[in-house]
Amino acid sequence: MRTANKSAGEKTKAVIRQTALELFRGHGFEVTTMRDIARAAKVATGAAYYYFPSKEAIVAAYYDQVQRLHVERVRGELKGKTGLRERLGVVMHSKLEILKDDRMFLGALFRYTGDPEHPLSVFGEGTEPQRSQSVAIFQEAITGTNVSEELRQLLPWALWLGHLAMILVLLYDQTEGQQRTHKLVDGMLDLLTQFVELTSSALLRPFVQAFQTKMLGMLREAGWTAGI
Amino acid sequence: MRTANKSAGEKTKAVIRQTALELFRGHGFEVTTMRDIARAAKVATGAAYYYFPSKEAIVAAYYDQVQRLHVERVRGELKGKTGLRERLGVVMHSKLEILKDDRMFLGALFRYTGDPEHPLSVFGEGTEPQRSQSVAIFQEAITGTNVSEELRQLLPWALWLGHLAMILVLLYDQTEGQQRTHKLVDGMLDLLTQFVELTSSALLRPFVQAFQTKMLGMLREAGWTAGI
DNA sequence: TCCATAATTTGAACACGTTCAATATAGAGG
DNA sequence: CCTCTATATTGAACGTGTTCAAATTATGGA
Repeated sequence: MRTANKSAGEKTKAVIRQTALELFRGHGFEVTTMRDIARAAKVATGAAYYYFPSKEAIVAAYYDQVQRLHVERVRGELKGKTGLRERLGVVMHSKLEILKDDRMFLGALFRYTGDPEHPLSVFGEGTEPQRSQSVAIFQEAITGTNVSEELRQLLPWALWLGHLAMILVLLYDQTEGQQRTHKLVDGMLDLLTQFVELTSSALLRPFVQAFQTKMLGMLREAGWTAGI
Repeated sequence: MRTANKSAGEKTKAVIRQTALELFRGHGFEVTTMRDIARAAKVATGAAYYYFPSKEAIVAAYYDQVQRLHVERVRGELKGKTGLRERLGVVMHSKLEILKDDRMFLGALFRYTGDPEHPLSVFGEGTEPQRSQSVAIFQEAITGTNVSEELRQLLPWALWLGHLAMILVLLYDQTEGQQRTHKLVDGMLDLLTQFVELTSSALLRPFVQAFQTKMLGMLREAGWTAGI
């Protein structure tokens, strides 16, 4: 056996999470009550709260799993690909692929965006580990590509932000197979790649580099320390 | 009298809103209950719901007022100012000034960001009027300035988005007087202005313009119709 | 094997946002 | 002044997320 036997608790936790996700997927996040989840998982109402601090925390746990899956897939798909455009495409589209059937409850991730103190705020301290991990994926995606030093510091964070925006767009995208989001991502990545290439153009390098330097300086002055 | 006598209902509504905002400001949005508000406003619990569909709706009503105030102030302060940088600075900083004491409950505006169907979602149909009005402010701010046709279509929406981001930054900004947010805004506007000026530079115009055109085409293809 | 302790499970109870049927009040028309 | 109707107000009741003290079950050491 690779992994030790799951303790009773771990099994229950998994059952609750899976049951909840099925209900969320089937009927939506709001309409699914904790009592529904407990009933379907054949446990008491309080049991869910023994394993998850809140209803949204179940979605957060799901998202942790998404992140792990994403890292794994990206690691595989990135092998052999060297172009920046191609590599970023892999990261973004694979994420969309992973999330595509879960739009009915994904919005719960953004519920505490406006509440800095909340442990589940996308930008809060409580989610720092997930954020770092996500940023690291983008860092990995741009290693080995032709990117200036300034951009190398800025890009991963910017890409993480952009990828958050992408998820938001995905949520609002009603088109078949969410092609709109995919197209938008491709378009944006095309533009980004062109911009990055300008850094190598002898003619434009001074302008672009000045830009990047100013941006970096400004962000640092504003208290940006490659963290938080 | 400029305005007609308020009907009883309008008076009650105003009392409830004001009382609620005072409590929100004093103790925070979450900890203030609808029962607290009703008690403090000397009405029954249900009364608040006769005038406001939800607790968050009170904040939404407050934000409508903010918007009106913002338009008014900007109209005044913009007179005589002709430079793009200066005009955008007015719009952004005056907004921050208006919001500065209300960070304790402003986050409620973002609660439904991830829920496209919700009437109070920042990006949803239910808030389209407010959004248009806000975009219009930026449109007004860039009229009469040296901006290319492409940018003239794109900028107001981009600025509205940026201004949303600014409010989010404001929420997370713990620095004295929220100087961090103000500095960041200034830095961003500096960069933006420089970028816009590149459009007029004979050397770079082709590059920049190609960029803008691609961006516009992409957004249109993605279903962007200068609305929603 | 037995006990002590920790981990797990239970379901009632709580607080809050929200709804609603019932009641009161105001204002217009006669 | 008196209705009649629309507006306004009430507070109990509902459903939901969450908490908690109590009960049950597992676990590891003597």
